[in-house]
Amino acid sequence: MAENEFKSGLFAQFARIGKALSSPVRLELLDLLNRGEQSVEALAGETGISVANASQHLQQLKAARLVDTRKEGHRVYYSFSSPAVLALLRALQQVGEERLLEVQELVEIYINNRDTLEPVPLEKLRERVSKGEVILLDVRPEEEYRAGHLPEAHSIPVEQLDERIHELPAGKEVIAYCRGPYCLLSVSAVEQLREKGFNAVRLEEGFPEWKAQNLPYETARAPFT
Amino acid sequence: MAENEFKSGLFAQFARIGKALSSPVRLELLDLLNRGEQSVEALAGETGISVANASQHLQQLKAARLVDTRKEGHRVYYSFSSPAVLALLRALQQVGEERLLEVQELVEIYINNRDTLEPVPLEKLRERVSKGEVILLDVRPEEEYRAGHLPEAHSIPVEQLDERIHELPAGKEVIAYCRGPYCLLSVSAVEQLREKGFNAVRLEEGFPEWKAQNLPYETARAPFT
DNA sequence: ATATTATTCAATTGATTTATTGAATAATTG
DNA sequence: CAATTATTCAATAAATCAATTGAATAATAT
Repeated sequence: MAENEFKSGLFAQFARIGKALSSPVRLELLDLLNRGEQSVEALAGETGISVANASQHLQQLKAARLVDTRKEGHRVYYSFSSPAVLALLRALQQVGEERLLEVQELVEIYINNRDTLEPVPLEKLRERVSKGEVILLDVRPEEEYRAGHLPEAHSIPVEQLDERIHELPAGKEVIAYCRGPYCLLSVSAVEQLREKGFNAVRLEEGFPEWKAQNLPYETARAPFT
Repeated sequence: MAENEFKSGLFAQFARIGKALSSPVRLELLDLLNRGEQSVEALAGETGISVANASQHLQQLKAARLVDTRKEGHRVYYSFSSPAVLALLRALQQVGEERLLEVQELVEIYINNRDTLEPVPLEKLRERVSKGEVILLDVRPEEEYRAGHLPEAHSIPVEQLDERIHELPAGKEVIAYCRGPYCLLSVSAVEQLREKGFNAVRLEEGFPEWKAQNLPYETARAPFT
């Protein structure tokens, strides 16, 4: 029967992608690629696994066509092959968050949802920011801010927040964001801000989400170039 | 570092779901569940694997919380645990279709895209149907039609199409649908209809897609109950 | 109670997968 | 050309996974 051949062929192919998503290490690598393309060494460093091991996992992701490579000098840069990959990861996280108790517990413990901004249409947020009602604060490392950030966002990397907190106009509401729902940088930032008396909330969406929705964003040139 | 614990915990959880999606057999089982809840035996029969094997795979899907069970008599019925699972499967297929050459080839060979209706907003389709511009034809088995079908759709299961083709008003455009983009019932129906001189196209979306979008649908009682 | 039926469990076998190690490759620099 | 660097490849051992078989369970019917 033709239908069976077709279906079993399809399922075999889709299972390739499923298999790529079946390892925690590979999911972590994909998560890191959210920040943009990265070299094998950098990815290995950030995940704490050996370079050889990272290389092999990345090759599996490539075999499933979830990532692409670009060679420059003697460095290989990996990146998402398509926005659809991001959508797939998001769907995976969606199911996990909805169905896996363990995920809900982790989120409860580490993110403590009270501090999170209720899902707000991102366009609406932009309006409030441009009216000056709130300060939008990007707490990722400056390098990532420079590569792209939400319109009118200010940059204070979370490690510098303590010393630079005076730069923020006192009394104004602050909305902090970083790399998305599972990034803890903004959680820590909100904590620090509240300690200092600021009215601060965390934006669940991060820059990757913003970009994925094709909303306009700003970039800043690196200083002195 | 707290962030690492959190992240590695999350990835381990998400990987559970990825693992569930890493087997062709399990993907086929999930695909069958698109038609509604089914017993272990029925699923084993349709996939052609042993009952014990099906049971084990289904239990893995359940462990990943992708499906739920309901016990009735001495039969266990499995079904999707949430619409988010359908969305996840669709995201997986989306990436596969976009990125895997092998999938594109299979679709090309078996579905032959020329016959497919260009993606049309489903609401718009409904308008054309209710104006009587086209006949909407459900070619799934009658049982599935009865459980739910697109508004104003007529039912002629594909196996009966040859003998019942005279029921269709000659000269009118026919849009055939079944269970979705990878279901071949409507492909075969369109082929038969064209042979008989009908202007027929295939709707890529099927009833599961329609339902997933929360569009209204009709049900028919079984005859004589 | 006994028999029947649908499902699950347990044990086995063979095949895959993972992380590690050390060597091989390929691009760059001195 | 030799040395350096980033990545990949190959071989290994431990862990995990898939399908099969036959027995165990649990719900129903006789």
